[in-house]
Amino acid sequence: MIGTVSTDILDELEWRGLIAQSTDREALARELAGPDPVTVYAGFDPTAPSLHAGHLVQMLTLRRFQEAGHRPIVLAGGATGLIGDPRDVGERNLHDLATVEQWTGLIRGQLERFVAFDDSPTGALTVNNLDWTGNQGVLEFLRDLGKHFPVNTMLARETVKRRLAADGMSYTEFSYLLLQSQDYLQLYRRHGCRLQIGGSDQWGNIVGGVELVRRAESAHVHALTTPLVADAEGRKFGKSTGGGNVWLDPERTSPYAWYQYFVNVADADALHFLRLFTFLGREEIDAIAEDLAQRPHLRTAQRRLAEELTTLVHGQAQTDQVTTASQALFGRAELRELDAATLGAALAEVPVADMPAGEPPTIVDLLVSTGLVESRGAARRAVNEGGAYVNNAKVADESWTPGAGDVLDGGWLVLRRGKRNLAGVRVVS
RNA sequence: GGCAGGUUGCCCGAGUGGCCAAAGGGAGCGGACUGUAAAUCCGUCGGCAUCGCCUUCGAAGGUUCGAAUCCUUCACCUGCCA
Repeated sequence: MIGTVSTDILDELEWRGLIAQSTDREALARELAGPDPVTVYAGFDPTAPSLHAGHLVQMLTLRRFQEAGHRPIVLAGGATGLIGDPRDVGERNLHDLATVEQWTGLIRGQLERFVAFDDSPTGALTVNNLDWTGNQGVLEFLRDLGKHFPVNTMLARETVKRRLAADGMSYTEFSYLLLQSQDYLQLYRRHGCRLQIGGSDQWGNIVGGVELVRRAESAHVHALTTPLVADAEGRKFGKSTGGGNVWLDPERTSPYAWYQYFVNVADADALHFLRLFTFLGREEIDAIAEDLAQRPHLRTAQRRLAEELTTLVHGQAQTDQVTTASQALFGRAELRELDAATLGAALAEVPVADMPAGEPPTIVDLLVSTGLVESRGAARRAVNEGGAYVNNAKVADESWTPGAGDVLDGGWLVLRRGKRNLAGVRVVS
């Protein structure tokens, strides 16, 4: 089903800003332009029960390769996830086996949504590196694998140097390179994999694999990294309000919240993100850029970005729902003019609390019960700061309670904190 | 196993017996300005409540009128030594 063949996949990636580093670019280009599909892999470690928005870059890059006529392998790091890739902030705490196993299953399910599986030469594969690492003996590991890794090279890696200069690191994490390198070798042997992609922070691990394949098999395979995605202010991409991750799992980040995250992207990031995260072509993105320049207030780029990504991750039906809801809640229309069905559908996308008809709670109670704020103190603060609204009207008195005239069609109150945090309150009798 | 250092609020980080709910910075949040943007400015930033109270500085005990600060034990991290 994924079809159109582009012979200029590297040019395409370059234009999109998806290439940070690569091994011999000319040689790679020749292979990619050859008659046979190139098998390309990217690995994802289960460090949480869900992938987040940042993982999308690699996933979608795999898909771009598939659309260009190559074969993607999606690797779930059931083994590497047990060890932990060294990072600058310090030694990781290990997760127990059962947890990692569970997370591996969860992210594997998510990964399989982004590439096409079929019997064709470009049909995707999924693998779990625990399959070849789980039963590996320590002597085999040390003799067959370890011999290929000069420690002085390993010590020269940037992350290792920084860690050793700071608080040191365990042998466990130091060994991570060997595992990921072995993955590449295994995939080369099993599936003829000749290209590994990853974020630019993975460069060392990837070329470790390239080197291993060269030593063990006398074969030249390739490495390609994508830039780490940050916004215009250098914040790591996918970290949203409160610093939390924006998750693919709809139980963790609702499709509405997902959509809103992208709708709120800064102008300076919107076009960049459209190139990175969507499959829109140059002409279309150019047109959007023109619109952004001429009529920035319409936020066409952000809306398009949010729509594309919501459809990609959650499907068209969800996109329809959340765009309709967003229009109703953020549109210029008076809330009172919305009919009960429209209002109810829109509020279904945001947190909702019930309010007994009898004794009306105060604005503070309502803010707390809908979860718009985390405590009564925060609710008071919001009211006193002028950040609390009912039906788009500011409420400045902590003791304010809703009256019959405040109830909209369908028995709803629309609560808002700040500019864009909405919740519904349903009056129940 | 020995010796030494460390563990502070979302993050970084000051604080070595009362003036500490705990400096400072960042992030976050709210307002103004706008376009559900950026920048800027202002405010805010443990919980509950009317002064005030409660919980918090790795965990548990202890000393003291009073402890993030002192003592003991434990856990984890790190360095050096074996």
